[in-house]
Parts: sequence; C-alpha cells; structure tokens
Amino acid sequence: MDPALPHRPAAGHHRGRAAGRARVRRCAHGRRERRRRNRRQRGVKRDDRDRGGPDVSGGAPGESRRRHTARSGRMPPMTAPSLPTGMPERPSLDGLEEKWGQVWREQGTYTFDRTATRDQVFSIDTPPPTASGSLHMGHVFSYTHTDCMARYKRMRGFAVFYPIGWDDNGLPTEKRVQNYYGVRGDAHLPYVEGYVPPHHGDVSSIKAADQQPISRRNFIELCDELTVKDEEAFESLFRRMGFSLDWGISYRTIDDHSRATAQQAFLRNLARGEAYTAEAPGLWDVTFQTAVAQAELEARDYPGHYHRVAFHRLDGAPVHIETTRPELIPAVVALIAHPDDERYQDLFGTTVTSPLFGVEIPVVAHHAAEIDKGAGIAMCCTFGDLTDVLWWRELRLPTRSIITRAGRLQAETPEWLAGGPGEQLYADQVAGATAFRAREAIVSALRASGDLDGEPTPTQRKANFYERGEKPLEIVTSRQWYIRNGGRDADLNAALIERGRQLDFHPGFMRSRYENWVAGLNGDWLISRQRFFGVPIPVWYPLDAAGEVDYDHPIVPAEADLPIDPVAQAPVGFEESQRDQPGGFTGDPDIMDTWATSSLSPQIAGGWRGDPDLFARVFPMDLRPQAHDIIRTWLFATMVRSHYEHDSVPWTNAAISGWILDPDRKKMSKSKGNVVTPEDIVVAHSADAVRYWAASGRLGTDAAYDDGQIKVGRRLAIKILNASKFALGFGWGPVSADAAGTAGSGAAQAAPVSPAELAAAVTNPLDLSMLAALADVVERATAGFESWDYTRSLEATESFFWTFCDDYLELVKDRAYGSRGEAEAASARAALRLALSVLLRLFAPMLPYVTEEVWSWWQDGSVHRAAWPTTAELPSGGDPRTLSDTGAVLGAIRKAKSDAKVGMRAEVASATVAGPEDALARVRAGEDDLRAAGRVETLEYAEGETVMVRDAVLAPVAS
RNA sequence: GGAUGUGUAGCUCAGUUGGUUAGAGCGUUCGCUUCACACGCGAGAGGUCGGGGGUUCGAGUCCCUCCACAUCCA
Repeated sequence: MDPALPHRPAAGHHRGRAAGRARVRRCAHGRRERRRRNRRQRGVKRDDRDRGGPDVSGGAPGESRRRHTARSGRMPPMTAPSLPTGMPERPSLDGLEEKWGQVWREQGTYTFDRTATRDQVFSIDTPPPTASGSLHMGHVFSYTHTDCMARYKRMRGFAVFYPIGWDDNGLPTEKRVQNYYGVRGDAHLPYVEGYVPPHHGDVSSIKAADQQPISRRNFIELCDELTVKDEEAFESLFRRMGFSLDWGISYRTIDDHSRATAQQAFLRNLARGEAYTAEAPGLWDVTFQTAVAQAELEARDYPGHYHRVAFHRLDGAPVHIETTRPELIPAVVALIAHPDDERYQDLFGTTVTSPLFGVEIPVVAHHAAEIDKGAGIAMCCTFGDLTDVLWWRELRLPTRSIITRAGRLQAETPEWLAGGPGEQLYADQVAGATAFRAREAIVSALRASGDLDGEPTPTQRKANFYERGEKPLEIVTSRQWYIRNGGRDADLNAALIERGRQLDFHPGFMRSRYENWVAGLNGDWLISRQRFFGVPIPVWYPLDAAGEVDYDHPIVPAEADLPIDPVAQAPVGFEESQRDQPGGFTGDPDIMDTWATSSLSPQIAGGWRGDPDLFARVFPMDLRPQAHDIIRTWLFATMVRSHYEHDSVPWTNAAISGWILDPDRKKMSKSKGNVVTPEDIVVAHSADAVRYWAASGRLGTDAAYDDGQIKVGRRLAIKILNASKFALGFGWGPVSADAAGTAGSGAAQAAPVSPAELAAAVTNPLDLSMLAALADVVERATAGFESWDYTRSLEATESFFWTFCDDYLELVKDRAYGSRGEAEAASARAALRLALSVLLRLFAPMLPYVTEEVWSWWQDGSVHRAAWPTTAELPSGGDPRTLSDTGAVLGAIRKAKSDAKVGMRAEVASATVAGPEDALARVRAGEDDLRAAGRVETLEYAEGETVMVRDAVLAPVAS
C-alpha cells in the first residue's frame, strides 16, 4: 500500500457506491426539506448550515473544496503533489470547523455505502439523545469515543453505518411540549386539522387549568415541531465537534416509523406469548399517575418514624412489631418472622388480631424477614413495599388493598373491617384521607387504645421512588402489560445472562453490571404507562353483551396498518360507533414505556420494518456505545427484544463510557450549578482540543472535566499545523530549485512524486531510524484501536510526535535546507513527508479538523477516507536507537547550555560523547546532524557505560 | 449488606505477562528574541506507588487483610 496515499477500497467495495448513496440521500433530502419548510413556516432564521458557513480558508476560497469535489469517494491518483498549495503563512485553528464541516457535508464524506455487504460494514447503534434535554459535556465525551472508533474503522476500509436518532418519546418531552404550547394531552379527544396551540414558548409557566386539552395525534405533531428546534442545537454541536455521523440516516423515537416498529415488535411478542396482560400489584407513581417498572426505580433515603405497635394473641398477650407505616394496619394480612427466629417459634401457625380493627391474621415464617431489624417480626400489608408483594405471592396471602391510585386510602370501608371494632374509626377518620392524615388518625387511636408502645422514633429508611418523581411509590393492583424478561423464569434468566456473554463489553468488567441486574430481577418488565404521550399499545378488547371487557382476547391490527392509535381508530370489522358499546370494542388507553421503543433502536435505524435489504447489511450491529448507568435499562431491554425477535445479540460490542465529573469529582448537574456548556468550550478551544480531552478518557472510566487537558489538546493541534508547515516547506525535488530556501514559499517543484519514490530517497541512517521508530508507533496505535483503547493509540502517536518535533526536526533541518548536498537533503525531505503522511492519519480519528487541514495542503481527497497506515509503507532497515541515542546526546548538549544559562544558539567549541561502542557508532552515524543542531565545532568519543556528554566547552562569545 | 471499580508527584493520569535508579502532561522554578511555532523552545525541582502482612533472589505489579472513595444493587 502506498504510504502517502488515501485509501484504496477493497475490491468491489466501492462498486455501485454512487447508486447506493443516491438511495440513502433521497431520504436525507426529504428530511432536510421538511425541516427547512418547518423553519420557514415558523419564520425561524436559517442558520449558517444552509447557506454555507463563512469561508475562512484564506487567500484561495473554495480552492481545496473544489479539489475534494473532484476526488471524493474515488481512488486518488498514484501521486503525491509536491506543491503545498493553500498552505497559509500563519496556520491557525480558527475557522477550521466551519470550513471542513461544510466540505464534509457537501462531499458526503461520512455517507454510508449501503451496497457494502455485512462483512464490509461497521454498524453503530448510536444512543439517541433526548433533544428536549440539555447538552452537556457527557455527550461530547462519549460521542467522541464512538467517533474515534468510527473514524478508525472507516480508515480501515469499512463502510460505517453511523445513524443519528433523537429520543423524543416520554415524559421529558411530554412536559416540555405541555409547557411550551400550553396544552395537555387527552387521548379521547378527536384530531383537529390545522390546530393552533395557545402559546409558543412565550409564557414561563402555565397552570394546569389553563392548558388546552388536545388529541394524541395533535400532541405528537406539536412534539415534531418543537423537537426540530431542539435538535438544531444538538446537531449544531455534534457537527461542530466533527462527529462523523451520517446525517442522512436519522430517526426520532416518536416518529411514524419508530411507532410502527415498536408496535410491530410488541405484536410479535404478543403472538409468541412473550407479552401478556395481568392484573397484579405494581409500582405506582401518585404524582405522574402511572405504573412504573423496576428499571425506573431509585432507592432514596426517606425520613420516617418507627412505631412500636401491639398485636394481640387470642389470650390477649401483646406481640409487638415496628412499622413506619401504621396507616396500613387496616390492610394487614399476616405477621411474618424469620423461620430461625427463636423468639417467635411458638407463634408460627397461630393467629393474632390487629390493633384497633381486630382482624384475625396468621403468624407465618419467611426467610425474607430480618431478625435484627426492628422487633424481628413484621406486619405484611397489601401493599406497603416490594417485600409485602413477595410475601403475598409466595405465602399466598389474601389481598386487602386500601391505597388508591390517587395515593389516598379508599373511601368506602373495606369489607373485612365491616362489623369490626374499627369500622367507625375507618369511616370517620381514614376513608379518603391522604396517607399522611390517615397515619395521624391511626397513631392517635393507637395511643388512645394503649397499643402504641412508647413514642415513635425517627428513622432514615430507604424508599422506592420513580426516578423522576418526588413522592415514594405506592403499590397498587391494576391491569398492565408485561414483557417476560427473566424476572419470573429461571430458564429465560439464564438465557439472557448467556446472551450477555456473547457481547463483548469494553471494558470487560462492565458485564458484571449486566449480570447482577439480570440475576436480581424480581418480576417481568411492566411496559404499560398510564400516560398519553408515547407509542400506544396497539390493541383493542372486545366487549361482551354486558359491556364487560374481555382482556383475554385482544383484537390486534395488521402489521401493514401500523402505526395505529386504538383510542382514535376502530379495529377492522368494527365501526367507530361500536366503541365502548356492549358487543363492541374498547381501545387500550395506555402507551408503552419509552424503553419499549428505544430498546428497538437497532431495528428502527437498521430498517427492520420495511427495508430488509438494509437490515441484513447492518444487523446485528457492531457497536453499542452508552454510559454505564443505563446498562440495566437501555442495554438490557435491547438484549431482550433482540433475543426474542432475532434469537441473537443486537450487537457484538458494547463500549461503555464513564461520566463527566466536575474538577471536584462531583457529578455535574444543573442543580449544583457546576455545569459547563459544551458550545462555549468548543468555540473557545476548538473541536480538536475538546476531542483530545475526551479521547484521553478511557472507556469505563469517569473523567473530570479538565480545562488544562483541553489546552494541551489545543497546543497539540497548533503544533501539528506548524510542524507540518515546516516539514512540507522544504519542498521536494532539486535543492537548487528553491535555493532561496524560504520555507513555505511554494517554489516551483514541478514533478509530482510517488510515495515509492519518496521511500527510495531515504538513505540517511537517522532518517531511516526515525521511520523505524514510527513503524513501531503504527503498530502500537493500531493495536490500541483493535483493543478498543483509542487512548493508548493517541498516547503512542502523541509522544512520538513530540520527539519528532523536538529532536528529529531540529536535527535534520540544516540538512533538509540543503547544507550537505542534494541526496542528503532529499533523504530528509522524503522522510519528513513519509512521516507526516503517517502521523496525520494516525491522528485523524481524534483530531479530524487539523489533520484534514494539513492533508489538504498536499494531498487529494479526505484524510478521513484515506487508508489507515501500515508498517509496510515505511522503508525498513532503520535502527530506532540511532535517533534515540543521537537525541540523548543533543539533550545533554542542551542541558550544558541551559546550565550555563545561554541560548540554544550558543556555539560549543568541543564536547566528548561517552558511551558503549555500539551506541557511539550510532551517534557517529548522526554526527553531522548533531553538530549542526547543537552548533558543536568538534565532537570526540570515549568509552563509557551509558550515553552521556562530557567536557562540553562553550565557545567564547564574541562581544 | 452484596457486586464492580478506583487509590502512583501539588493536579490529571500512564505503568502490558513481577526485573536495573517508578514515567508523562499540567502547574511550579530557572533560563532562552531559536531563521515552523512565545498559543513557543530548553533545563530543573518534586513520589516510603492508601496502610499492614505474605510469596519471591526481586513486588507499583501476585496473594491475604484492613482503610478510603465512587457507582450499581439490596
């Protein structure tokens, strides 16, 4: 493979690319058009993206761009132009994002080649950000990690499938749409054509009473409109960061295609018996009025009081329990202690009566009772917490629910209390009360009856919260849809853990997050949500002659008819007039959990529904990038869906990024006020600089936001510009042609030169040594990427590059200017060009802008479509130690000058190099360059153990 | 309480299967108008590798134990 040359695609790889692009672009086009229309309609000013950014390419506007137009996507010519056209006098990072962003967009540099077969494709299941959410450094961090891999794979010749999705499904978007437009969803309302909402983000808060109720379809339309705006901020940042997404492949989790895909997958789950409906106790959020799933739980500390309460044996003797929820005493169904607890052995199998209400309940043993907690014996109510559910299920206890969906105690007196001593108490003080008021009433009654032992003592307990909620979850019994996920089936559980082992986690230890979660599941995946914004559960139920709902025989739509809304549409074979009529039907009013849709992102992006040809080329995907906190949700749910639908893993690799912490190692969050805005950072330091910082963070490791590291990246990028300008400025060809020796003058050197010719010209041992060291870097950088360790790759390249600048460039510059004749200059110049070509390609995945800029000075095509470098490109026969030994001597001479507090230009009259014989031979080989760079008059040699410089004598300074 | 990870220079981090005197960058100190770069260049100072114990000729690295921090799950 030719060293300095862009990538030659594998045989057959680029065949038909144009056709393939046309197909993909078509959909891109439609999308962009739609957006443009939207913007115009709302009078939003179009941004620079559509007009073309400001041209900052300097003196020759459009010059490099035209070259790209001509070459893009094709094989480059077998020559490397010697003339650094368009190389600016003073290279700068400013404007590179606009300039190259524009070129990449126009050239379709990152467009997926959908003619590529599966083995030529590298497909990425991009995490769809919530467009209505805020941008933060975590996005930048993790997307950069993915982009580095995407760019590497592209350079390795893969057709990279790198879509972008937006997660616009779920509560955050629902709330944002509500507040922005002043509307509220009501699934039962009809669709209104041409609906105009009362507000457009012009009021800060709207009372619920002032919100206009609208249909689900109207609501989704407003979401479409609003999220397009939100996406613009993301797209602008992502483009500026240089993420090589194919913007032509895009989806939103609420769009028609996503809804249809989610419904189709659900219907297939249903047909195979993997989805089912059941009336069962479940977690319920009182605030949001919806059921929630185990994966959405968050245990938080919650203050409460332990109440020591007496139950009574039949002989009247008290049995004390401790509870934080005395208001649930009316719902008690058993007292439970650990089977090994000696204190309660005689009680097991007997019954006791509850205080105040006198309900007779059994005392039973169960291992989940904690001996050392409270009194060791607990009351089981239906339902106070998940342990109650466990006991209720395993011990087959009766159901005595009293908490309603509103979070209040039920208004009518429960039948099991009727006729008992507490009937009046319940009716007067508990019925319809909030949990808080009911507790007060019961506690004062207990106090009066003498059943409260001592005063309540404060405690800090863990309570389950919905992750977005502010009140502890209640447990209520309701009819819900579930998808089996191994929470109640050991075989399925084992199968899903086995699936996890077919997925390579990077880093590998992240698999234990997955396995811990799967092994700890305690129920199936509850997917119904009693919200209205989302993907409707696509079923209807028949009503019998009495108007009763038959849940066991749901009516399903045909896949071809999806997406549907069962609340707005009638099933085939029914008239709308039969809705909710005896003998008619009713639509399921619920929507699916947002994970029930986003768990299908590979299917949505890959065209599972409607584009089997594409799907076969990209699935299972190669990479799922995401953060570690959502292994239990997104990653796991996606595994479940793919396991069922395709009997396969959804991807073969999961790259898990860490979190971004602030410099004090606290998690960045808005409430802490320690959030930095990515746009500002990128504009201030350049995209390459920010990417450098992100790429310095390894997979799986949380990283501190570090201004310093970004500045280092910026310095590196600038150094690449300057060093490249210098290296290329020597030109190539006869020394006499640029006798003036002006770097960067672009003096005429007519004949283009092939990389092979360059390699052949490298004869000087120091040049060969540098290239041998570079070959080692190529190997290490490649190994880094192959092991998903782009950081190692970057480090190897970076450290070589600094040595290249500090030692090699200094050593050879005199010779490259022509001080020692034609052949010696040619060797240096050729080596510089070979090295630069390789270095730019090694840096390209991390620093796409600066590498592309320099590449454009002397190469055709995009560096991002060039081939990843190989050692075969570089001449062999060099000894890396020649450069390192010579560099060590140069360093020693510098130290002598530094110690003498003189400048590096100071002359050294004489110096002696000591060292082992073989090292001295290597230093001799570079002596001419060494003497020139160190300004050493005479150099002598002496035997020694290590390479060092003795007796450096500075020449007297002429005054 | 369980799982996983982390603990190395003032700060951010490398340190591959155990092998000379533990590395880098930032910061700091000193010096340098150096013909690519002062957004630069050169040089220096700075560490009992979280504590303790063990294996070994040899431990930052392997084993045991304890401590601290983080995340996930109870």
